[in-house]
Amino acid sequence: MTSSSKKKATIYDLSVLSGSSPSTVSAVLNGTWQKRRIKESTAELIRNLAETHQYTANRQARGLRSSRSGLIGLLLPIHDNRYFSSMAQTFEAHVRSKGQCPIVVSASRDPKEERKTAETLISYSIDELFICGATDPDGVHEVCEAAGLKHINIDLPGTKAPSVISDNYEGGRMLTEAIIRHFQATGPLEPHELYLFGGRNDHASRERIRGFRAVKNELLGADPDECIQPTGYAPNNARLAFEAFYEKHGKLPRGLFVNSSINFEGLLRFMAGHPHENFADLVVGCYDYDPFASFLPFPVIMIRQDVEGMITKAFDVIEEARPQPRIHLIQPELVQPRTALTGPLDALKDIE
Amino acid sequence: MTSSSKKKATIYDLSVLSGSSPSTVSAVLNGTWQKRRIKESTAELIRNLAETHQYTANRQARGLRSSRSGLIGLLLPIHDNRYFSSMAQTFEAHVRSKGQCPIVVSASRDPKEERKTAETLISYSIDELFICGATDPDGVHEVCEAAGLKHINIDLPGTKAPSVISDNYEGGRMLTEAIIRHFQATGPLEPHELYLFGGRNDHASRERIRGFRAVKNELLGADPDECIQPTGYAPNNARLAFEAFYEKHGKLPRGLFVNSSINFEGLLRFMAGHPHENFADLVVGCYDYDPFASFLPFPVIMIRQDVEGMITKAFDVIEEARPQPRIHLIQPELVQPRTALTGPLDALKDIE
DNA sequence: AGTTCTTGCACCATCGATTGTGCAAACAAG
DNA sequence: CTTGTTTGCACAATCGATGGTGCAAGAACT
Repeated sequence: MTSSSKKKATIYDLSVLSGSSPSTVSAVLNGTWQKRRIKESTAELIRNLAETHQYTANRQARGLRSSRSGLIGLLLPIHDNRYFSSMAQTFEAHVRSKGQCPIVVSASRDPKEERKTAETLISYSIDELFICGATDPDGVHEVCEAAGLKHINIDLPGTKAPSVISDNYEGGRMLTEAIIRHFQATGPLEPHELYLFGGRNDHASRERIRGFRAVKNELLGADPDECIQPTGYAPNNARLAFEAFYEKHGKLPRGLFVNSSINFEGLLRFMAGHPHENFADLVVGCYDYDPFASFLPFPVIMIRQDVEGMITKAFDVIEEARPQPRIHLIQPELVQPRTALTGPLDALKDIE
Repeated sequence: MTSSSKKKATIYDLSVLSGSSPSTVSAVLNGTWQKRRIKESTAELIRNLAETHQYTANRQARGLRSSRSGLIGLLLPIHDNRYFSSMAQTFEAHVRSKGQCPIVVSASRDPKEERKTAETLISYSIDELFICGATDPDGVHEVCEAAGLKHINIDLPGTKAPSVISDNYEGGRMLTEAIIRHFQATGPLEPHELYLFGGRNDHASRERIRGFRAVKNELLGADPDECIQPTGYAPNNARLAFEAFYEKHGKLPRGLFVNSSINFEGLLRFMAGHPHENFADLVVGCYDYDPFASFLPFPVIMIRQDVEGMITKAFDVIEEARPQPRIHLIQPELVQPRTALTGPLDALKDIE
């Protein structure tokens, strides 16, 4: 019934109502009115009209004219995982605090999909793009470069744009060492009793594996190749790998380095089909943190990547005038079993 | 060095190159060229030019003219939770398959933030809005209505727009009954030994509580008020409630109905500060599914809401010509302890 | 009173695509 | 050869906001 039942008000509507020109209205409502020497009283009038008519600028029009949209994009491999979802949560908070609009999209770890998604985002004139965990960061870089779009890699590095990533080598070392030390009470571990499952041939996995092997050599004196099982990230592939091992040896290795919480889900699927007791002496290290996983009935040592630190650093770097394509390492954190850490959610107020 | 080093190509650039008018180029590239009786050979020429110059339409311009953007929005309370992140994952897949662009944003369960976020999305001319778990769905409705934007509620219902939600009453009943039955082997449960923690005064919590109380009455013969502890959704508030109970009674109730996985994190935080053995006879029912939680050292019975079903239904309903503001109930699923279900991730291929 | 500033705003082109309309050239019909 | 018809496209307005430029009215100054 009110004016709200009509279509959205534009500066032209307000121009008619206020008796001033559209450009005056525009200037008043986007804050450049002082520069244009608009009278305070005129501004006041227009501001009131805008208020009562619930004016909000059409950002497509603004973006078209100014070739900036106010959108900042985050390209994720997937949503459904605590690591990436906390990335999204943290990213949003940062973008909001800059007064811009976050837009989070996933591309399923598919290089083609990654490029296509970047293209799409670019066609909406996003202002910056954060490329997180991309399978082919340099491919996405080409697309961004061609469009003159500022961008940065997170989690997995590229060679042509700056990257902010976890120190996966150090993290891999920490985690491996923690697993080994955990057995010092019960009984020393043999080299072939500590396996790594999951991950694929990406930078993060390679670095973690490098750390894993180095520490095994240092502490256990050997590092057999067969202890490395990069099964990819799909839970079911990881499950099959565990099944195969179990089939062959009648048990799991006592020590497991699981490359991500997604792979860990593969371990759960395996376990669901086997009696509980088979895993009495199991110790798992997982390169990711999930609060529930931390409380499982066997010791689970986890790595929490410093998402807040990475996002903060990424914003710093992307703001630089001429960001160099170098890699910034962020230290991850070792989390002992049965630890419930706070996360980005704790920053939110809980109403009522 | 190539044309890619310049700015993005427009229909005007292609118009010059091809010797035809911008409108012809536009028609060819957006598929309406048959209707405009453009010669096949002309179309072919333009298509090739577009290809070699990597033309992609500026969607802000297109959106401005056609007042449609190709964007479909999902408004979430938070990202960092398996329920909502699987919602995002599923939503994305659906939107992609319709050839549109998903845009997922969270609003922190804050009614003001919800409305502001909806406003922002509207200013980008999104085509549809899925409002998931909003604290004030009717407030968001007003905003959408004023802009003539199609919208639908998910997870928490509103009174003015169609809603697709879980059957929380039935889910609450199922979960409560499963908890009680779990004690039949060990020893029957007294009414005051089964508590509900978490949630607040929202529709979902109310329905679950209603189911909880009904089943307690039916099976245990009583339903004391003090067994209902709606602590809100913040993990720390839940933790404090558990601490308080423990302080007073020296133990936790044997049976716990936890209203969401976020509240469950509060229980973990509590447990981190207390010895393992205190929870030997504990049975937890959690209204949410998380694969890791399902394998905790005490029996955890979970409810998995049918996210795929809800999203599918929501798309059906929003596509209707005149969607009615009624509520569509989707049945959730009871998940026994130590169960690793597949999720939206399993639909993705794992390259390498 | 005449000149020069300053104030306060209006005008208009522009961003890139869409779409209703108009109109030549080619062709067919009479 | 004249009068329709069809084919194939060009023209121009439009979406809503932005920002450079220009200009009248009033103030300040000589």
